[in-house]
Amino acid sequence: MTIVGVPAGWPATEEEARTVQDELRGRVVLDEPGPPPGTGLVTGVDVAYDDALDLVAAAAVVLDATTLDVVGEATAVGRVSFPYVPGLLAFREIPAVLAALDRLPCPPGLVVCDGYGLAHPRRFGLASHLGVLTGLPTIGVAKNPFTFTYDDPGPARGGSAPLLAGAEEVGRALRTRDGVKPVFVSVGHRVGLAGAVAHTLALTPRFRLPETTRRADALCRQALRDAASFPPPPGR
DNA sequence: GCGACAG
DNA sequence: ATCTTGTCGC
Repeated sequence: MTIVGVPAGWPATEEEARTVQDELRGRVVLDEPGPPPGTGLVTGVDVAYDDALDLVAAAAVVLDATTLDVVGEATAVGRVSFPYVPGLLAFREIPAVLAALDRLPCPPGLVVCDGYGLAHPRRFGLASHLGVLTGLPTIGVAKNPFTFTYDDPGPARGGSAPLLAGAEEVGRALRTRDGVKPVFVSVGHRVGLAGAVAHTLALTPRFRLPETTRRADALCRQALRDAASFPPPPGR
């Protein structure tokens, strides 16, 4: 089993990381509607950690957007590349995610991230960062409102309300199931907010979280368990 | 200055 | 994210 390394030149400090975000932010494409929901391929990516072993495991699971059947998947295990710092999550997750995406047997199509895109202190969250680095259309679907505010959406599935940074709408609080806590959707790269919301609804026929995220979450946890119990543990 | 803060 | 038992419900 291979342990992927941290990319050369990867930021080592918070200051460097913020500078990278400020430099890449301008490359986000916001004028494309994105692929039509319910067609083609949709890929979920997620990451799991074992801080004690300094391990990170990423998974990418490709679904047929129409049937939500799994049509391809891949994982990658690596060393933790950055500490968790609110606003700098991408530097912790992206190296392993890129490795997993590289190992996919088919093109990913739209990529759904567990976190934020434009809804970010510098408008460059994980989903936007991954989109700029890969050129793929991406969206972010987060479980928490982070530092943003919102009015409670209507109680039925499909209900939504603006996710606000002050007066600026950076995403949408979206109810994906009747009566359950909303998820927080934001644009990543090459997809509009309306498209991001439509994709999220198409991916939640049964559960609060997108099927993509659920599949990727289960797979990266499994990959982490496998890695943690593998004979040649982490060397130095 | 202090607390909050995607995963 | 992760640490964790039982428990209520489909």
